[in-house]
Amino acid sequence: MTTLRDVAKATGLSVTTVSRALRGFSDVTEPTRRHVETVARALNYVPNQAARKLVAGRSGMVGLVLERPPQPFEYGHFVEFVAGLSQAFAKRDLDFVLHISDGSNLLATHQRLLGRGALDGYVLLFPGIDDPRIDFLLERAVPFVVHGHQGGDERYAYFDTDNHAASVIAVDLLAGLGHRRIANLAGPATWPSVEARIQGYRDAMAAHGLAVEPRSIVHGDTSAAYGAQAAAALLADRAHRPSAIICCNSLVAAGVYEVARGHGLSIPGDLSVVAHDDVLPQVQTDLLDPPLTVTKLSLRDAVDPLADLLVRRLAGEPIASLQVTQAPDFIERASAAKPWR
Amino acid sequence: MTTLRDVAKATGLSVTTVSRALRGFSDVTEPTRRHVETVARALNYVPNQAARKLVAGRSGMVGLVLERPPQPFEYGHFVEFVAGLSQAFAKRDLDFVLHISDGSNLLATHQRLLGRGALDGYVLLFPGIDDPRIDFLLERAVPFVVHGHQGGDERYAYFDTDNHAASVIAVDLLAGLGHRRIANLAGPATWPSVEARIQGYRDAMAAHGLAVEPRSIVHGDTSAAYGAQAAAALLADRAHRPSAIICCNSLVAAGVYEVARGHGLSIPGDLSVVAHDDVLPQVQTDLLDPPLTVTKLSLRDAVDPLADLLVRRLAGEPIASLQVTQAPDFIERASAAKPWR
DNA sequence: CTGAAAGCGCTTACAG
DNA sequence: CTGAAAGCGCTTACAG
Repeated sequence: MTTLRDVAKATGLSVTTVSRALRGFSDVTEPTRRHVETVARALNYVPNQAARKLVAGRSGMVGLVLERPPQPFEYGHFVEFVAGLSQAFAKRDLDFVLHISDGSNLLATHQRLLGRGALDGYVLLFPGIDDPRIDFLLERAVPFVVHGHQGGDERYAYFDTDNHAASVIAVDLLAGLGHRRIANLAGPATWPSVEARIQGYRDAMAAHGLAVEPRSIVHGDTSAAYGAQAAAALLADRAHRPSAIICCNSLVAAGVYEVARGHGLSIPGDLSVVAHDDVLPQVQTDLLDPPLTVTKLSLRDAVDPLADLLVRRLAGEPIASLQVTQAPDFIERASAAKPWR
Repeated sequence: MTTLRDVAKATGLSVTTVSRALRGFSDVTEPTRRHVETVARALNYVPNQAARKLVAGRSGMVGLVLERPPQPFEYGHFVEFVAGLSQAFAKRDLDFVLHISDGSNLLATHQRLLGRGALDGYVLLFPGIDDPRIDFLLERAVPFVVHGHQGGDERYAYFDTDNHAASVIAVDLLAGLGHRRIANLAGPATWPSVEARIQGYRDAMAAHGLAVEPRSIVHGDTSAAYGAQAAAALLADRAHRPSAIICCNSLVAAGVYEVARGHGLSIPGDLSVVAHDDVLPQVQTDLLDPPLTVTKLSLRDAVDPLADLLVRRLAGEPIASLQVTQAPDFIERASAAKPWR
């Protein structure tokens, strides 16, 4: 391995000067700089990260810590996110460390990774409400950026989708079509995104003068099974049967489709369905019959902004300038229509 | 951040002794060791990787470099592999760096990553025939382990499936059922695994006294489209129509299924199909009708051996003891039967 | 504009 | 059984 000393020897300059020439400091003569650069290249010199890290406190590596391996239905999202981040950081000359925990002790994992001083910063995914990881990282003053964020918490850099707006879009569409009983299969109550969406749902319903009955909001996980179960319960109660259902993702919607079919209900004739987030691969979403109307948060689109935000955070930019909220996409397909009556 | 010096001060011992106590060297008194350990823990001491790396030449990080982002049909494999490796290495106290190139200059990427001295070793995936990366890594004496390997090349550590045996299993089954014309949609000609499988196919065909016509071996990529195209060509030629087709993976088999259906051929009545590698997610393989008979190389099962081999390589074990070939699984389902006539 | 020197946190011969 | 010292490869005040 070529070291700075080798380059110094080869150029007849000191290590100090070589280092500064290579880093492009202005106090080095232009011809000197060029000469050093040529020699360094010829010698195949690459700065040793460990040494640089030791003295400068930067390793050039950033990490993503996941609590557990992805489930099959999340594969698409996982790949887009992980592959996207790896490429986005590589483009910015940072190496990407992926750490998938077995879920046993997430904080200890972070602590070990951090203490080691190996990583310069983190991307956080799926923050929970009052997520302890966030407090931990803030406490240690470790740079990080969060995908998503908790409403009102402006202590960190984040890239988020406007979940409130996503719900408003869905309700506006359905209410505009004439639906009055609009149920909401909202997903996990512990997710800040779900919290924000429910608020948006309530606000939009109120704006249309529609009541939100307690039974209309059903929490659960993000699976098709949950969608099916919740739909079965909602549709069984004929007196209060909703004419439209908003689902927290397309997988949940698939569950709703199945149960609706089982009840002999046609979509969108008897029941309108709108979902957030395409968690199903494109192919499978297209297979849903009729094609599903969705508000969409594209993970792929989040990858570059996240890398960008983290890089800027590492460069010392103030947090207030590193908080981005993106409007959701809206893809109208064929699963929502006017109610029969 | 707590350093060795802090622990030394707190214990009243020297940095040297603390270091050796923590590393469990035998020349430190047991009570001393225990005391040091207690204090270190209390102080939340974690060794600084950069410093350790600088002096010891080890970073505690290993990497996987992929040439390009995965295609949707590979998502399942990608996730199992990447998540599996991350966990397998974490278990062995190594951090896992994932680098996904944009395919522009793979060797340069390796070179940069290596020169930086950031990674201790590599996992190589999908080696090509006479893969330049392998020569590059061998030249630099960088530890690495390959998933798969080129027959006859015993210069490196690898974990491989017995591809020759996989073909023999498939041919034995089909020939045993009475098939005489067995085609082989072998996949990419540039893959060592394909090379080995074709050899196995030829050997097994010969053993059963069956001729291998040139048209019987069709190369291509690994997609359903290739399966469909190749099957269409094979089935169109009625005079030489094969009664059985071996596919390089389940996706290719899906293409064959589709074309067979189009030709009004029933599987396995009119055409038997056997595939290697389940590249489709379980769910989708099960959806194939009839269920597909496969020889299977489980990526998930490769992850732990690969991590293990790399760790042992890093520890200096000789290469000859780090070459593992695993017998393929064989899952007989319902896509192969006696030919009609 | 250039160089000598200190130091980042650790490990490892080498003395005692 | 324990400690003083050198050194891994770099960066960065500090002098000239």
